[in-house]
Amino acid sequence: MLENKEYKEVLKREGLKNTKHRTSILEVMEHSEVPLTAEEIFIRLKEWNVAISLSTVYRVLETLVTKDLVNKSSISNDSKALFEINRMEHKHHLVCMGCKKMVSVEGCPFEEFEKKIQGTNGFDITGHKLEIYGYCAECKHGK
Amino acid sequence: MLENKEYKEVLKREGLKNTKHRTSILEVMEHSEVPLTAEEIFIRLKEWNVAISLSTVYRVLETLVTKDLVNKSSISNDSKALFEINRMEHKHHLVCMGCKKMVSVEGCPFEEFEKKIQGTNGFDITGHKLEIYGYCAECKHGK
DNA sequence: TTAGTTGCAAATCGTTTGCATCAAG
DNA sequence: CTTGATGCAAACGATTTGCAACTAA
Repeated sequence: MLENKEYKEVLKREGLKNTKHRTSILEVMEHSEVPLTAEEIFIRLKEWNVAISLSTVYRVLETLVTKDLVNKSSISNDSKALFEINRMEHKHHLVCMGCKKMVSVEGCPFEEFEKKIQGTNGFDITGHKLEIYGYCAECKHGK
Repeated sequence: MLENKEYKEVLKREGLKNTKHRTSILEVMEHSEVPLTAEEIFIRLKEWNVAISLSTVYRVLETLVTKDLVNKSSISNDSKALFEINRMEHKHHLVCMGCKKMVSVEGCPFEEFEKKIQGTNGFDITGHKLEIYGYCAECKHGK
């Protein structure tokens, strides 16, 4: 499962050593539709029989974030950070308040709105984050 | 500075005892334009000569959040939680990535967008959160 | 009186770091 | 070889909790 050539180049391009840990972590994220916590990545690596320590997961993720290969975020009122591979596509998520499941949603209503407030207060806008909360089909019925 | 009658009723309505700590915390939040951390609230209380412990601040805030009198949130990649009094008005903020200053912004482009994805994936949407990132006038120049 | 509230210190949780070892270039 | 990457355990910062003392109702 774990043998990807393209990551070797990505890492080299960024001046990072090509280690199994790094490519494996990138693969785990590549295979996930939704952002993952460091611990979830750690667990998936174990399932793939990749021996690694949790602190290395954190260190690799931090490195990848500074290289802009990975995005770090979090959902409100949850203490754990989330990481997702930077696919360079602009996406938002529906977050279920019951099970914390996240679902991608197409589209973004901001291109214009952002321009509208661009310049307001002298602010130089670089980006935004949108989270939509609610209850997924399963959790809705449980309520 | 600290003597508000209306909070006594708010607390009673929610079945909470009326204590000086609770009304004081509500007042601190009432007087702030932007969300505050528990520690910032703690410090302002000290400035107002209200003796309180930090753990009580956390406990009171948690209680107020469950009663929906206060909203808890956080800005991305920052480990501290933010609290603001629930003014029942729908607002979003510009967050400066330099100094973390927050500025309120008028308007919200979502009423329609939210309806558009309402029902998608069986999701029952209850709300959303939008943060707009950038650099404020001062930090922009420092860059 | 009594159920809910508080202070204090210790515990917890996610994350980071120091240091000695190891491996990619 | 040399620099960067890793594991481990200890440190960290924000938040939570156990418990005994207190106080609003």
